Amino acid sequence: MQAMKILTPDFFARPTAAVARDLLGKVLVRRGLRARIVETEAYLGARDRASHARFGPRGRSSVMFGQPGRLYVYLVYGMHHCMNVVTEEDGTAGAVLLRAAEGLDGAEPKTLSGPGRLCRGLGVTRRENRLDLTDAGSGLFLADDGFRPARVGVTSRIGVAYAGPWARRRLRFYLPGNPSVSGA
DNA sequence: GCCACGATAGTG
DNA sequence: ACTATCGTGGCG
Repeated sequence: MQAMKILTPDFFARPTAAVARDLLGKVLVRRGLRARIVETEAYLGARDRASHARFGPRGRSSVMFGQPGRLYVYLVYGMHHCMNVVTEEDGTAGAVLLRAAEGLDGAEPKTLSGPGRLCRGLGVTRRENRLDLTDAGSGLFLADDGFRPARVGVTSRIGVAYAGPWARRRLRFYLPGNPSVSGA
């Protein structure tokens, strides 16, 4: 294991699917807690019928159209939070949903499986919406510790059956065999 | 205003 | 498979 290098804006200012794939194995750092990302999903711009950005640069998803490397947090089903990382250049919509991670601080890896449980485990709520993940002083940032996935699994996204043809797009990325990857 | 519906998770 | 629970977006 080598030194942690914080991810900079240029990492996020790229096509969303590439960022989603490259976030696998990166480390979320939250108040000294560390968790390795094992599952992500890419949500594209206005034409992606599964993306909140389909409503345009208004309302809760306006952050998706802004600066790369910001956090987008929203509430689903009235009770669970979901955290996303904003991608693409400022002015272009895109975000990566973080769906699962494993905590690295205990003797055993702590499972944070599913977007709701990941947010719960890290204490992330809408208070953290729009937080700058590229600022180490933010209380939440992303780092590269040198980990490189041997393999990456790709499937369609979870829970977007309503999105017509976009439901079938292969925009979910995960580390095959990792026990913290969410089943459903 | 009002209403339908989730980028989920826990229980039966 | 059922449902808790509430913010958002669509519509009028």
